[in-house]
Amino acid sequence: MKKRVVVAMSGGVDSSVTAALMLEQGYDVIGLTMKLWDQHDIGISDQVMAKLADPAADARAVADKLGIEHHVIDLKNDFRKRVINPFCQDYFSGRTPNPCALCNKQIKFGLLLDKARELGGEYLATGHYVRLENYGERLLIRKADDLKKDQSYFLFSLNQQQLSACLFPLGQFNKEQIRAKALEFDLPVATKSESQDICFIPDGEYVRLIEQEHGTGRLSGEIVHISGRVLGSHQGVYRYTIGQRKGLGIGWHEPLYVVGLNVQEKKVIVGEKPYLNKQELIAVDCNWNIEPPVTPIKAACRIRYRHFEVPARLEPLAENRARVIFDHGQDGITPGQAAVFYDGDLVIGGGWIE
RNA sequence: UGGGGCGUCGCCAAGCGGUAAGGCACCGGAUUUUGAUUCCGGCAUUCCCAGGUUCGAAUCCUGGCGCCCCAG
Repeated sequence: MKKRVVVAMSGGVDSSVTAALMLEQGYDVIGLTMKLWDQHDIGISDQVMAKLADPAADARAVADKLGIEHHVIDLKNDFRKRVINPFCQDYFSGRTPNPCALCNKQIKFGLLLDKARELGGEYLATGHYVRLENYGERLLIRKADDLKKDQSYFLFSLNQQQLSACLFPLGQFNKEQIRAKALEFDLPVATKSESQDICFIPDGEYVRLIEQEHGTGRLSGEIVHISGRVLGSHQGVYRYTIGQRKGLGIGWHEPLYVVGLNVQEKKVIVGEKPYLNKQELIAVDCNWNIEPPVTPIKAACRIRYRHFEVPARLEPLAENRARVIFDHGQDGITPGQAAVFYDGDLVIGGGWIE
């Protein structure tokens, strides 16, 4: 009896090849595509929609090609509640959300995984570029062999139970190989371009969504230099993120970066690059993939996607929090982003920057 | 309306008679399963205005105009 695996299919190249690989490896494969949002709910114009691929249709085409069963699951309401709303709330509270990491924890490896089990799946396979490895009693996420595509950062919050149901067949390949396989398998999406941007903001205009959600017009205020001098004005604190340089519109003798956001006073605080540098951070809601440490440990910490982790000392704190003290101060530590802890190529834990 | 200083791209700023540096901002592109960062490219036929001297002026002269400072 073949083992059944449900593949999360987004209609993209990666997840399509994932399905094909699972089939090739002898599994009984079922494709499952999530419906996450509604065009009108989040205000996407017809014009933008017309240019978008239809995930369900593309996934269905691939499933048909592979001759596998395919289902669509409607998770709009949950996605709204657990990802989009927190996303907006974060911006209103001066934080910069990381919806992809949240979605993985709550939706993909939460509700979608539940559905996969319902469909009789022993495993849920996804097209993430990561590897999963056994270390003693535990399963640990390991970086993809192709570091350019590595997505381990986004999966730090998965617990052992979730990981035990996961298969990540793409982790040992690079993107070129996956593209080649897509052609080999003659998948209808083989030449589709990379997806990017936040999936529920296909036009990249996240400000539009935020303002639409807030509904009280723009919240303009002052742009203030860290010395206290007022340098300009802005159209809403939520338009900025720590470390941001572009869009300030201020001519200065050197580049200015956003170094702080004060929601109460509606102020965007800017300063020269050195002011971006901070020695430590507090991570909350930490998830440990290793046995949670009770005393300080050395580890490497990544504070945003696409940056290499840097050496730090982790001090466990009460209430699932941890203090991260970097050996060398880091620029642009941003509340709302994830701080992910590594030991070499292994993800040992992580939390959310406070 | 006595004295001194200054007016070069949206901002800052080189240049001091030989045919407009640079930084910031802005725009475009590359990179990117979040927001950023980063990288590459573009960006003053023109130097407050009007005359003049020169083969040649943003650079010298004259006169305006506009700022700033010190006196009064």
